[in-house]
Amino acid sequence: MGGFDDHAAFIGDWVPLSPSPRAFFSSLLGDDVGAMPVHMEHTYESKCRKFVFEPQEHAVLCSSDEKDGARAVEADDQTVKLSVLSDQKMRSRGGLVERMAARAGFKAPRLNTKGIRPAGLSQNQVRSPYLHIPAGLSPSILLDSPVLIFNPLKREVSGKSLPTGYQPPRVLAFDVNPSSLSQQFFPQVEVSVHPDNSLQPQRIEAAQNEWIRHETSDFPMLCTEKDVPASDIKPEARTFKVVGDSTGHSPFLDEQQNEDTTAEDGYNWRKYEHKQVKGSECPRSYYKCTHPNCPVKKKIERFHEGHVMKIIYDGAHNHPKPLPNWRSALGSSNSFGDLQLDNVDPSGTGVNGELALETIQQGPTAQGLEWRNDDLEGNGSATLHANGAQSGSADAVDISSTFSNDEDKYDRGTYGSESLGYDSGGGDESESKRRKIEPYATDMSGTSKATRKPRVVVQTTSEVDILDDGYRWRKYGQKVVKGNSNPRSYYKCTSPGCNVRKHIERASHDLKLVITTYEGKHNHDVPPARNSYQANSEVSNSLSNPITTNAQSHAHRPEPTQLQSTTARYGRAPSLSSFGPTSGFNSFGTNQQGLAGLNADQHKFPVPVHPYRTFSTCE
DNA sequence: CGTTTTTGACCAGCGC
DNA sequence: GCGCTGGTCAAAAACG
Repeated sequence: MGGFDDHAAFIGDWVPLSPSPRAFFSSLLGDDVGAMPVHMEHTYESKCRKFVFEPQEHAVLCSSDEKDGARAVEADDQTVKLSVLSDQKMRSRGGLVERMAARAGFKAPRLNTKGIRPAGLSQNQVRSPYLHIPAGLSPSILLDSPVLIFNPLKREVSGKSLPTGYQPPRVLAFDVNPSSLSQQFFPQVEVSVHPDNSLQPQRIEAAQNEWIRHETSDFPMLCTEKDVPASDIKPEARTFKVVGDSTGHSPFLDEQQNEDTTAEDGYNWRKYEHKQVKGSECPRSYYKCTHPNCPVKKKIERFHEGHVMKIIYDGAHNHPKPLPNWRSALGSSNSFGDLQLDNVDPSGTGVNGELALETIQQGPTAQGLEWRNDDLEGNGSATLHANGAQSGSADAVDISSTFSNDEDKYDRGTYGSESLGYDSGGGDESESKRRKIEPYATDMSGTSKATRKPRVVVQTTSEVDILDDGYRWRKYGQKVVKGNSNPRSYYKCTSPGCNVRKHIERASHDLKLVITTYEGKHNHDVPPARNSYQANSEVSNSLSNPITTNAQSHAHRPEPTQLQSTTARYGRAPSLSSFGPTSGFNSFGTNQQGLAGLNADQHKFPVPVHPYRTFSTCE
């Protein structure tokens, strides 16, 4: 692929000296850097293809491939991937370990970082002070989006050291070469965890079940109301249950295995959503009746093997059943509409005892059933998709780098799961999504051509997700994206009129790796911290002099206890957005201005003199 | 009680 | 035409 993996820019120890992404990139790049002759130096195996994240402090900025140097590199088309790698000993209720344990269903071992020497203290470990900028690439593009950079040198907080084992984040900017990742380092691994009773797909065989017909509705209902007290049953959401033998096999339900359940009730359905809902082992599919103007929807929860666990109908059809051959498609006379409920064994027991199916109808008239295997709920069984051959691979992550304006490359790099080839190649999904935002992306960029929002991807290794960039964010969504069992959280900048968004997720291949993707450019300054006058003043200071405030930021920093208490303030997994507005400091000990990011007005700084910064040219 | 988060649901684009 | 998917909405819940 026309990747940019031939060049790497190593931002050595000077990185820690730059406390803010803004200052970082400003000092690093300036706006004229792109026009500067730049030097490329092949340091890591001559390529950026392989990075081994050793305890040493390495900062890597991988840029475009000189082979593509002739290609016009435009800021708006560039995808800049920054990876801030750090090991943090941040305690949080929403810490990684807890979530790993929760997700995997077992107690995950804590990461032992004792052996990881805190970086930023030894400048002897500077691998390379050189920044590699490919020909044709204007580093100023990096300023088009907010960037999180952390200051590993900020290890002292008001004279106190950060928690033992704290490792300052290392900065890495890269664009993943998916092929190398998938082939070499991130083979997909799927681990099924069955802590106690193995959660085996429950097959329900109607013939072995004793179906109980409930006469409270105009449609057949399979019911006991064991788990659904009558008081909870609303007319529009009646719940019924079938008790049966979990070891049995229901032709009716097994039919769901073919993934074609949409016509079993005689209607035509269009699947418009598929997601994993909380509290259910089974993914839920959403269907709409394809009949024009028919409002009926239904939800089907299936085991991964395809067995239906629950079906929920919502609404009433305003049309007759469209096709007569739906029965044949089903292969039996059963349908949700006129299912014959015979031979129910109310005392049916299975591996896990009673298997119950529940039927729920939502809406004025019920034409469907909801099935639920109650026994499976809370079973504790979990499936962990561990996309990575090695767990805890942060110390030996081998990543190739590219720098591209190719969306596809971006996505592959950003959405590691896809990029790493974990999944069936669903292709570049996010590209289509991004097209949607092009209109306002264009607006933001101020360019005439249709361009998408500039994106910056920041990666950190951390047990917590907290990366304060100084801006205030409101979480507006969370969802599990393909290939990554870790949910992605979506945030918007809360500043009025600011359309900057970001999303945060943990890498599937390394649960310590937090991936933050920024979209857009702030049209405002960093908001003052609500509860930090210091941060407030620092922000103003930083705006006037980003360089001198570096020193200030060292002087004004929360103590570890402050950081922890701030973390603890959030009773759940803290988010990136959580710290900025509240504490005025990020979890890494940098102040707000330090992570204020890049806004629209502050990406043109004179290139500051930095003792460690040099540019060299790659051949 | 205002703000933020959670989370189920919906939307829209693309590929098959 | 439909399924898949990332992104988004919005009501409810949680939080301070």
